[in-house]
Amino acid sequence: MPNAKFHCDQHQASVAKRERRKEARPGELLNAALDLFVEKGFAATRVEEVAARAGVSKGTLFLYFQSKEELFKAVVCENISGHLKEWNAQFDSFEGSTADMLDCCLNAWWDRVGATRASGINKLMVSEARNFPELVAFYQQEVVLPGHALIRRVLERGMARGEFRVLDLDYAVYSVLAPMTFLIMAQHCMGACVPAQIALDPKKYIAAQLSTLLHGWSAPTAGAAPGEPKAGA
Amino acid sequence: MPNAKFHCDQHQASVAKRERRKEARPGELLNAALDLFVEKGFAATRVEEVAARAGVSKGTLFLYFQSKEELFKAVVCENISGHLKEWNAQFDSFEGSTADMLDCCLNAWWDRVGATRASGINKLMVSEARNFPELVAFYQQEVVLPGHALIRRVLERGMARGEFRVLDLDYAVYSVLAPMTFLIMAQHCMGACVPAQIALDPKKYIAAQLSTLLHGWSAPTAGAAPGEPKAGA
Amino acid sequence: MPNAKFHCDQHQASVAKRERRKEARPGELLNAALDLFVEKGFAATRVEEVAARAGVSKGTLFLYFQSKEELFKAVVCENISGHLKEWNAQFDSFEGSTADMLDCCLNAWWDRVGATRASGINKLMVSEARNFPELVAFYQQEVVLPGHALIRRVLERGMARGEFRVLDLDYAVYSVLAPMTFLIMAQHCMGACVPAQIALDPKKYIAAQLSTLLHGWSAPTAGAAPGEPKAGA
Amino acid sequence: MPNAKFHCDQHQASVAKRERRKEARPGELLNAALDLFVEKGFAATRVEEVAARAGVSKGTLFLYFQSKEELFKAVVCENISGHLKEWNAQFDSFEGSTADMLDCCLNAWWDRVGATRASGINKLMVSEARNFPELVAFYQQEVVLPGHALIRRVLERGMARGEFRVLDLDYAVYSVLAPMTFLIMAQHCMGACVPAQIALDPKKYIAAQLSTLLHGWSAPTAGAAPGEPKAGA
DNA sequence: GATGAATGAGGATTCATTCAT
DNA sequence: CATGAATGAATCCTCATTCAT
Repeated sequence: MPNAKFHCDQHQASVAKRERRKEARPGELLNAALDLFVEKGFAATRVEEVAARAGVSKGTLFLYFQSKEELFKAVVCENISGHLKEWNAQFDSFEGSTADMLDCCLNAWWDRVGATRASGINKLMVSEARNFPELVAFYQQEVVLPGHALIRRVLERGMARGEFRVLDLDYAVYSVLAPMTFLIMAQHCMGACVPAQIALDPKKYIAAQLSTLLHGWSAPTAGAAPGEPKAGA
Repeated sequence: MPNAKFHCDQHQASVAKRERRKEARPGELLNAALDLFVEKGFAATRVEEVAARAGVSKGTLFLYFQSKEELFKAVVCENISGHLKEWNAQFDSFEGSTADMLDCCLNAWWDRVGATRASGINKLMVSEARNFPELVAFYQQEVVLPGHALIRRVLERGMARGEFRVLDLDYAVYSVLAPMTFLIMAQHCMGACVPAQIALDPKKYIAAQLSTLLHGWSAPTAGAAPGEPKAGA
Repeated sequence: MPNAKFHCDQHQASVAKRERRKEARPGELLNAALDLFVEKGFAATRVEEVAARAGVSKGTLFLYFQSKEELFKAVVCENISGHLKEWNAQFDSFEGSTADMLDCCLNAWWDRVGATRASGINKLMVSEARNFPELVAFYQQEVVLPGHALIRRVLERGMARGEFRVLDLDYAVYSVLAPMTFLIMAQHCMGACVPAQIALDPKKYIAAQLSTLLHGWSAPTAGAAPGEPKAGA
Repeated sequence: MPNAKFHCDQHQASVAKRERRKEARPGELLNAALDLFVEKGFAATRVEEVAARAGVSKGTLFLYFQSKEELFKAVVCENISGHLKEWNAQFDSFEGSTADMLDCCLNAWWDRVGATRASGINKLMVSEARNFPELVAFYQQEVVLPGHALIRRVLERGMARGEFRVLDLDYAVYSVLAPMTFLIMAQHCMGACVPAQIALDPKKYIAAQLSTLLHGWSAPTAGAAPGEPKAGA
């Protein structure tokens, strides 16, 4: 819940309308901005359009964000998932097979990040990388590196438990990241893509990629094929 | 008539015309434009900068391209690889294992597309998808679908020859595409990314991904692990 | 009706009303506005800044003043000195030399106008003359012309008493006004001027100018030089 | 001739029209800007208005000046008179009385600076002092200090030759500066001032002030009154 | 009254595009 | 052909003013 604070003020029903709106403004603007920046890119998005989509006037936007660029930075910062720590913690007590672990991991990621508007940040980091290098560095620190570490940890567990063969982790992590990144990119081109692309069912796609990876990583002595992750549990 | 003209340009382009253009202004402008569009995006790129990088004046650019948008379309059209047909032809007479085939395929693609400036088009199609839907459709027709078909053909060969287990091809093609796309995206963020990312050696990355995929796809009855592709030759 | 309302405000302002205002918001706002208008000019001053300096909110300012322009007019009207009548009355009963009279006059003016924030109005009338012609006309009526008349009266007394030589009063009044105006302008540039300027000691400056003028105006038959004004008393 | 370079391109008749205009643009813009800045102040002047008065479009202005502020600085720098050095040189060989010298000095100043549009810079330095402190410092260095030095030099000559009594030069220079500054300020309020003010004839005003000063400064032993400056030659 | 959130007209600045030379 | 000066529509941002609370 990256922007949790913007969702929970529905409950404070006793607050005056104007007040409640004021509280909600930044969140509404950030949501509108995220959608538009992802859709059209930073430069091609007009602040007036962002304001309009948030249901306010141009001037109001500048009441909450000093400039278009600050808005952009806020959009990125606000939508960066804090799930990594949470997931790291959950994995400490995970008891099942590492295949299951990976399955859980990817599906949870999809449900809470990939399938949400927050996934647009990923596209944004690719599109605007050269225009906002310091934001990319920030994203790298906050999301990419922790993400790498988490995946690495899972793979190490698999190797330690003899479930996976010996892998070059520096490259193996990309075997997980690449399909997920690709999925997000594909999703965010939907509005512009041919029907054929729509056929890409995220859950089935994830399952398929996972299956291939687990096959590919299974320890050679593991007799039978690793099969579907759930089956191995 | 979104992509009508693109087909014409592509197919009618006689060799003579191409030769003339290559050594003249338009080529330099297209190269400069490609670099800048990839680096900064369409909206954030100024035509004056393109002209300057090509060593001509702003006015000259409009002598060759009706508008910034036409320039963008030309950039995409001119940099779309025509390798697919060529490769399709080569594969008709390929004699080695399918693992080798895939290895050849990916490395050839990297050398002739991925490692060249033309790979930027891929990033461009992701970044600008929503702003130029008809261009994406064109790219889909000209590059993505043929690419899918080519990969599919390779995988089908592997299955037909008993080298690969039975795969759901609709998803298996993405197992090849995703890592390659990811690699391109990563390369194009270099200018803005942390040193850690620089460690990504393309050739090793490709080999690693391929190894995992081949392991993952190897026919279950294939006794031993499929091993490195080269070993199968 | 450029200055109709200004006269009313000025003359109808009962003491009671003034007292009430002084201790209330409007007075603080007028003070803050005067300072800022003098410092930055009308256009470059933001009403929000005025309100903030007066310790109230932006909205409150508009409770007391219909618009920024009305605020400006009020600032000018409220800070126009009513000393002229007072001084005119005092001079009816003045007994000393005219040199003393002028000395008194200039020093009193400096103490009660020149050295106070009200002197900023003078700068304002110069800076904003072309933007607020009707205000300048009002100022002309209320301050400049009475000021001219007062000085003229003093000079005429000097001539009548044989203390001064025959002067062209139309120009002689400026010999008094110019140095005083210059002093005010210099003071109001202090915040931006070089240290050298700071050396300008107002009292000494006034004495020096006065000395030169009295020398220059002394009746030719007056034997000795007129000397310092105090000495002549 | 502060903006000499902008007046002399009329002679290069052989140059193409576009070229000539290009050369003339900055000068036309600077002239228009000077007029408007003096009239309305920096903040209240719209760049579009400056451009319109110079007969060009908004965009053209930004072809020659990076920003409104740069335009302002250029206006000030271009209109700062370089007469001081010239006059300093002339005075080395001046043979007449110091009274004549001062008379020459002030009238020359009026003809070449005071009566020209360049005099507006003086008003500008007063009005905008607090908004452009660094420009004021520059003006101080380039104009005020050299001006002080020049006047000082004249007064010292008068004292050395026994024409003037012993003066406190630190304050005496202001006796010259103040009336001239006042004259400029008065002239620049004309557009907004009452008819009475118009009666101020610059040449007569200068003569009158000069007369008073010379009387005031004449050496006490000089028997008769110093008389009109011309008479002393 | 007092507040400050909201507005939107206005102004500085940019940049694709035109066109005279 | 090539140029680059000129244009003005488009866009970011400011700020005087309003008004619901």
